[in-house]
Amino acid sequence: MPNFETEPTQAPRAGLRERSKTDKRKRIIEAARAVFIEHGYEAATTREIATRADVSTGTVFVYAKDKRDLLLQVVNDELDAVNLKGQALLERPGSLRERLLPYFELRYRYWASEPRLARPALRETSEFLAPGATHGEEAHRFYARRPVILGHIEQMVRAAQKSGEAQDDVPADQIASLIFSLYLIEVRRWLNDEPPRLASGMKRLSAVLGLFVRGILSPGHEWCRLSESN
Amino acid sequence: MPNFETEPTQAPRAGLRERSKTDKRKRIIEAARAVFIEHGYEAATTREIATRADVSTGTVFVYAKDKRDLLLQVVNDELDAVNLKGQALLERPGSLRERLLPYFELRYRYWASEPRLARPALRETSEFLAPGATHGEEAHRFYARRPVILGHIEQMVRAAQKSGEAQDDVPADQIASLIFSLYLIEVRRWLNDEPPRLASGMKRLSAVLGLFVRGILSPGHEWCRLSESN
DNA sequence: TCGTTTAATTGAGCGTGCTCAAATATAACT
DNA sequence: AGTTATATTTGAGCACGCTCAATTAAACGA
Repeated sequence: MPNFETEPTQAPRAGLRERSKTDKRKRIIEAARAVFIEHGYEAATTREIATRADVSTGTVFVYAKDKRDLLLQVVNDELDAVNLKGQALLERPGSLRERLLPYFELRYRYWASEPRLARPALRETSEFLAPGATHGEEAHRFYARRPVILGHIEQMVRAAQKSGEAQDDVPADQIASLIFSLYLIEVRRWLNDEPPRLASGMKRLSAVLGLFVRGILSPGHEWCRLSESN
Repeated sequence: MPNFETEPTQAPRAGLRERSKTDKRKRIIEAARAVFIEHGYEAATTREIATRADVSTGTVFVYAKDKRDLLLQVVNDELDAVNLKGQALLERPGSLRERLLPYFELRYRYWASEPRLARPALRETSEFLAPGATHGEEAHRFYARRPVILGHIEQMVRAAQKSGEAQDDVPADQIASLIFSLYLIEVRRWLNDEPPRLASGMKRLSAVLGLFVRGILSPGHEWCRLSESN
């Protein structure tokens, strides 16, 4: 879709008329982002989002199924970027801990950057389907990342099994699923802190994963140097 | 507060007028329970609850801070009963698995009995504070059960450590906290099933706990007979 | 029995999220 | 250009959760 500067004709009252659809979509989710952060997700009103995006309330719901969908659109692009960085991290060698923690740290960093978005967004990840209705397109995009993440974790676990660091009598996907569960529980707990501090979050996560991982590490291997008892 | 049948005077038009406050409270939360189950929590309206309880909408919000509080009042009494039964279970001897699984089964049974209440109620347990505001009285009652449950689990773990079944180089409260986390994740996942089947839920829970527990069991002990590979 | 005081109940009304018939802008065709 | 067909936008309006001034009932003191 080409630029719509078709014969400016001195831009008569330069309203929203001549701005393209994609431009409008961008304006709407940017407005949503701003309002969510300013007032918090629950307190934010779709009317204010509409006003800031310079459209009517009706238009907002053309571009997003509902308020929740608006939130998901805001975070989905950013989370995709996080996933991409996570994938890049998979190249690096190292012990299970040296690979898992940086991978999750990426996510912690993102959530910490905007807790006002993180808290309601992670509320969606509560293992439940939607509040009552079917999933919208954007919700699918949100949940579609999960198998990808699980795949990444599984890959790291499998590597640890191959190298002999981890025992291989348990399916890697089961281990991955459990590790991801623990991550979910821990970020949620951590996001209750005000503000969520990266260091304390990672420390707890390491402790919890370390406790679990005792069961799958091979003799002679450990999760963490003994000096720091995480 | 004594009975208010003060001189019936032939009960003139027996409205809600002469019924006592506690009676009204009971009617309201019973109505709430019925409406939540009939339409689901989200779709239920406070107006219908009010009508069924034979009070005005305003009165509903005298007895409950908000809709969510109404839900918590509905489940709180029942969950207290579950906790009591759980406490009784602590007397019984047995391996860690033989004690933990029946304890959690109690909870699974309750949640399974009314998924329409269970799903939104467990949504509250998402490790987060309230949606945005402060906790009401009933919410406190809801969250106050958590340390009790953690105490129960810790007690079982500690017993297993004393008997030599579990290693005692890890603090029992850490183990308990992790076990409880895994329980939370698993019930939530399980409640997505339609309907949630007790057997499948318990099987998964056992598998997950078994996987974790590998790390803390002493040599020579196992979570489960090998025949059934949970 | 009748004020007076205190407590409980009410429902019109507010601000939400969200819908949909109508209005308006754009594209397509002579 | 003019006309029709299609796509987009609009905002009045709906049902909801929840509030609060006003009403009504109960308790108390003569």
